[in-house]
Amino acid sequence: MSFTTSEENYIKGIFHLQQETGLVNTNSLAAEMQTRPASVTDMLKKLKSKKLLQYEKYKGFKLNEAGKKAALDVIRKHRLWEFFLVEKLKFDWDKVHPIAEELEHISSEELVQRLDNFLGNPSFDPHGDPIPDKNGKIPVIKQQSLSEIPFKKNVTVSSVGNQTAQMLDMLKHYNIAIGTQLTVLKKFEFDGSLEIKVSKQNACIISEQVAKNVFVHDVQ
Amino acid sequence: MSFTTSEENYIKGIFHLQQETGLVNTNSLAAEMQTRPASVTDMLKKLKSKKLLQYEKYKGFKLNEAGKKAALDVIRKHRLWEFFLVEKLKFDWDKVHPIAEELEHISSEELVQRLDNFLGNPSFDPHGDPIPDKNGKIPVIKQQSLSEIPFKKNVTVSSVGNQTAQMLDMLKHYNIAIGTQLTVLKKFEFDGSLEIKVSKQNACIISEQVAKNVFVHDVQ
DNA sequence: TTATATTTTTAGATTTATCTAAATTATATT
DNA sequence: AATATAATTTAGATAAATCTAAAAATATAA
Ligand SMILES: [Mn+2]
Ligand SMILES: [Mn+2]
Ligand SMILES: [Mn+2]
Ligand SMILES: [Mn+2]
Repeated sequence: MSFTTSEENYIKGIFHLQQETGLVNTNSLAAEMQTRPASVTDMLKKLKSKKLLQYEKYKGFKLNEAGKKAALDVIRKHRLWEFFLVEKLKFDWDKVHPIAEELEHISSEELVQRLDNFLGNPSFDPHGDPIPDKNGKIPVIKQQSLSEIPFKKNVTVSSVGNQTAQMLDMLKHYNIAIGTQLTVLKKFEFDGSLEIKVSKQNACIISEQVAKNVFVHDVQ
Repeated sequence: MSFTTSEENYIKGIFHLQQETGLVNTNSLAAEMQTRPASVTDMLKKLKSKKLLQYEKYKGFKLNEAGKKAALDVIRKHRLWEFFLVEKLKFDWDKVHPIAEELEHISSEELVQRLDNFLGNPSFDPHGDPIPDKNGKIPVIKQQSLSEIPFKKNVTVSSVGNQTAQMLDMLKHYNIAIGTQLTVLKKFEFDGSLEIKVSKQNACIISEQVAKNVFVHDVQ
């Protein structure tokens, strides 16, 4: 089965929302897709007729197994292309998302497989998100939010929750990227902000909001 | 100015036809694009309104300077991606065209520039066709059809006229690729076929039709 | 529990790209 | 030059993806 660019974007949007809420509803998908609820309803009919969705009018919807597999295919392509853009073309990691948003719709399966091999079959994209394999299997990693880490413990940044350009731009200023090692020194109870030390730089302070969106794992 | 995928494909089609005939007419473009003359007329109106064409009803049409620049941009992207697919992903050169036909429409200008640098700013694609630079400048190379080469002269294959999968598949069987060195031994007057010797292989015979579509230049 | 607000769907319009069939214009042949 | 043929355009239809406005269903609050 093959899908249009629009179908693929919707499938991916539903997948992301149902990760969090189980059932997805029309308005939240409309917000996610930056479109109108009426357009969502149109697309839901289409995806249901292609047997990718469980959907009852007014009751919400979610992808079935075929739909989830379709979503994981697109996510795999998106993250592989992001990896290519950062590792091979030396893009900054906060610039690649919109380009991967286009590249993920290139249809050749052989292209994806060869790209995967060319890149050395990476497990995580430049934002630390896992890259599904060709069967849709996702690697897992134990990680915690930076806001939950004990003081003085050495940890490695593994991914970022909020991936807006604004957030990524901010992290660049702190010199924080995937793989960066750091330690939490102190928590300010006043606003929940953290004093942290990033590798060889001077200690600095990040807001609670940033801390909650930075995920880390133990240093190997 | 940005263009839809369909607009870009038409622009490229017109460019290729006007290289040969100067003025292009509706039916030949319809044949080239595998569509209907009526669809061509619709698109001509659109491209004219975007000021890419000189077009008088019933009198034929051709791209103006803006149109030619737009065409060269797409051709540049197409050929850079083909180079990437063959050189980096190790695709056979007769498999890359349809994939590049999609990749050429990815819009990021920075992507193209970085890809160009990553590939080492190549001048020719895997079929021997020149890759325009970002200003639309095309490298030139003196080349002749294999059917015009004197006997026993050592030459290097520089490009292929007919780039259908059928032709490229045939050349693969003869072990002929861009960069292959060969010599013409004899011409059979009966059907115009040529006996040639490809590097260290046994001599073999190619039809006149193949010979006319293989272009070569002097060995450096 | 009834009234009000929110969510979702339907109905119908718009835009883009395409098509077929018919009309128009240009070219070739007698 | 008149007629036949070929090329091109127009008119109108279809399909996909979107939209707005209104109707219908559901959820919430007085
Ligand atoms: Mn996308
Ligand atoms: Mn990512
Ligand atoms: Mn194309
Ligand atoms: Mn080529």
